[in-house]
Amino acid sequence: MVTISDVAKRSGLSKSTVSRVINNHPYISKEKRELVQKAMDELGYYPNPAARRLRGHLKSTIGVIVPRIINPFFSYLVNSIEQTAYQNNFQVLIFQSNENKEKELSFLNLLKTRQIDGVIMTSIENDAEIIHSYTQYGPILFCNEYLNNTDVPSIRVDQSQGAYIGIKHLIEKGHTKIAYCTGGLFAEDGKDKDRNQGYQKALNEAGISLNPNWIFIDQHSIEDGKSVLKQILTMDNCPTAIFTGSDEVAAGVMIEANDQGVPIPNGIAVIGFDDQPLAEMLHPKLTTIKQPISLLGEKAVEGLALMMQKNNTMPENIKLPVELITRKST
Amino acid sequence: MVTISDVAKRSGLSKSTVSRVINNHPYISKEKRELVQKAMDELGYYPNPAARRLRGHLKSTIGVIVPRIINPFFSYLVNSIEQTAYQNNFQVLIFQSNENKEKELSFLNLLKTRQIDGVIMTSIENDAEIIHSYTQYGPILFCNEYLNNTDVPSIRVDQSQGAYIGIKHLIEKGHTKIAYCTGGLFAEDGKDKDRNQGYQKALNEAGISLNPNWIFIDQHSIEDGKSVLKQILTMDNCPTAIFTGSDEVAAGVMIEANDQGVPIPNGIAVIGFDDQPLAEMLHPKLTTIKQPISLLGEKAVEGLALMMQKNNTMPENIKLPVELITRKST
DNA sequence: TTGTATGCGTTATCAT
DNA sequence: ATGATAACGCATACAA
Repeated sequence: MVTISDVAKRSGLSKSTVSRVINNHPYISKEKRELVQKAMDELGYYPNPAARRLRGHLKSTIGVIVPRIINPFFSYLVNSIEQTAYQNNFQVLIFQSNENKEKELSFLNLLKTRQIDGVIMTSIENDAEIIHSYTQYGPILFCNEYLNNTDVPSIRVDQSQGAYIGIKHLIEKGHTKIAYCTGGLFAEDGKDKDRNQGYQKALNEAGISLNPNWIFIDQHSIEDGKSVLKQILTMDNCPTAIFTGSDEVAAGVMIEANDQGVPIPNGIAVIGFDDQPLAEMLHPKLTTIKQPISLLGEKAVEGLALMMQKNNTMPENIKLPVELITRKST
Repeated sequence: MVTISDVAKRSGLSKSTVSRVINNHPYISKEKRELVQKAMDELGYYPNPAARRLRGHLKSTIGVIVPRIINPFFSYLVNSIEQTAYQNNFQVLIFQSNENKEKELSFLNLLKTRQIDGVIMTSIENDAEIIHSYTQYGPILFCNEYLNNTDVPSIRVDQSQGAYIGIKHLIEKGHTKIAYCTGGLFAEDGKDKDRNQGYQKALNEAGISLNPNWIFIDQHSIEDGKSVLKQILTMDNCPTAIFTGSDEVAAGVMIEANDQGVPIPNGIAVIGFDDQPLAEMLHPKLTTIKQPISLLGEKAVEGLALMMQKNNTMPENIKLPVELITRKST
C-alpha cells in the first residue's frame, strides 16, 4: 500500500506538504503542488480512509434503514438515495430492519462506533426517546416518516393530502360508501395517522359519516387485499369504492374481484397509493396517488449531508406534494 | 468517546491486557478478565473500527454491485445478501452500476482504499482483465454472472438448464414454433449465452430447427415485451409460443396480447423467467422458471466470507438448480 | 511557505 | 500472565 510517506519521499518534500496538497490548503507554491501531484499520480496514491477517519475528519458513509428492500416503494427510494449519494461522494450502507426493534438498534449502534456518519431512517420501530438518544452520536433524519415531540428532522410526503384527494376523487365519482384500508392501526402516530385525517376531512366536507365497519387496519400485501374484498362481499351494506393505501393491496382487491366476477369500477371502484409500475399492469389500470419518491430520496440525502457538515444545522422539515393519477379503476 | 485507555485506567490494568480480553486471547487470568469486562460494561466501551482497520485487522464490510436495485430480481437478491451478512456480522455497502463502466470502477476502487473488504458483483460491465486486476486488492466474487478464462469464483444458477426445461415444456405442450427472447446479444459470454445453449439443446433434441426471425435480443422491460408481441403479430409465419427470458418481458407480451385480443395460452403461450410476485398477478397466471434467489445470496455471502478469512481460499464455483413452475400461460 | 513532532485508538512485539 | 512501546496512515499545532 502506498502511503503519504511514499509520496513525500518521491517528491522530495515532507508529509505535511503532501497532506496540505491533498486537502487543498492555501499557501502552497504552485511548484511544490505540482511536484506532489506528479508523485501521487506516478505512485497511484489514494489516501487511506481508515486513517482519516481515525484522525477525525472523514465523513463519507451514510446508513439507510428500510423495513424491507423487496417492497418496491423502498427499492425505488433506495435507488434515489444511492444515486444522490454517489453524486455527493457518499457511500451507502444499507440495512433492513424487518420491522424488528433490536435489528434497528443494532444498526443505529454503527453510529456510536462511527462506522456510519449519519442515518436516514425510512421506518421507525423503537420509541421516540430511544431513537432520540442516538442523535448524540451523529445526525439522524427521517424520510417518509416522523415522530412527534422530537426535533429529529423529517423529509416526507404530504400523506394527509394524498388520502384527501383520493377520497375526494371517489366522492366526485358519486361514491358515498367508501371503504378505507390503512397500513397502520388507525390510532397511532406517524404517516398513517396523517392519512386518516385526510380521509376524515374529505368525508366531513361531503357530509358523509364514517362507517367503522368499512375501515381495515394493518393491511399491506396482495393477500391482505384479496381478504379485504372477500370480507366486503359478505357485508349486507356493502361499500362501492375502496381506498387501499397501497398499490399492492389494491392489486389484491382487483385480483380477487376478477376471480369473483365483480366488475371494476362499476361493481367496485379501487384506488391505490404509490403509483408503482404494477399500477399500469392491472386490469383495468389502477387509479392511484403518486408519491414523488425520487425527490424524497434526493432531499433526504441533501438534508443529511447538511447535518453532517455542520452538526448543528437542522434542515427544514419538508412535506412534498402528491398527485392523483386517474386511470380506469375508478 | 471512551477508548481502550479509559478501560485500562478504570480496571487498573494495561492497554495490552484490555486488548487481549477484547480479542479473546489465551493466557489471561479469570480474575483480570472479569475486571476488564466490568470496566467495559460500566463505561459502555466499544472498540473503534477505524483504528482496528488502520491497524490492519478488521474485515467487516462487503460491497455489493447491482445493475439497478429497482429490478425485483436484484432487490430480492440484495434482501438475501443483507440478511445473511447481518447474521455473519458484516455490513453491506450497496452500489448500483446502472450498467455504467465507470461507475462500476469507481466502486471497485473502494477495495483499493480498503473501504470495503470484499465485493459481490451481480453484474459485470468492464472487461475481464480489468476486473481481474482488482483481485489483488481484495476478494471478488461473481453472483449470478461469471467470466470465462478467469479464476474469479462464481455462484450462479444453472441458466442453461433453465432455458432447457422451459423450452422443453413448450415442446411437450405441442409447440414447434417457439420465439426466444434474451437480455443479451446472443453472441456474447455470460449467463445469456448459457441460456442460448439450453434453448438450442432442447430444440435439437426435438429435431426442431432454429428460426432466426424468432430470436429477439436485448429484451428487458415490459415495454420490450409489448413490442415483441407486436412484431410477432405482423409475421407471416407466426410462432405459437414465446420464451421470454424474464417475467417483465412476459408481462409485456401478455398485456399487449390482452389489448390485441390474442388469447393466452391458446393464441400464444408465454413462459417467463424468475418467478417474481408479478407472475401470479397476471391473467392468466404465468408459467415461469424459478430461480433460487435466496440461496444465491446466502451462498455468495458465505463464499465471500471464506475468501475474506483466508485470502487464498477460493470457494468452489457453484451452479444452483432451477425449477419449472407450471401455471396457466402455457 | 514548508518541515517537525505529536496523537487519533488499536494491536503486535518484545520484555518481564 | 502482564506491561511498555512501537507502528498503522494521516492531519494538525507549532516552529522555522
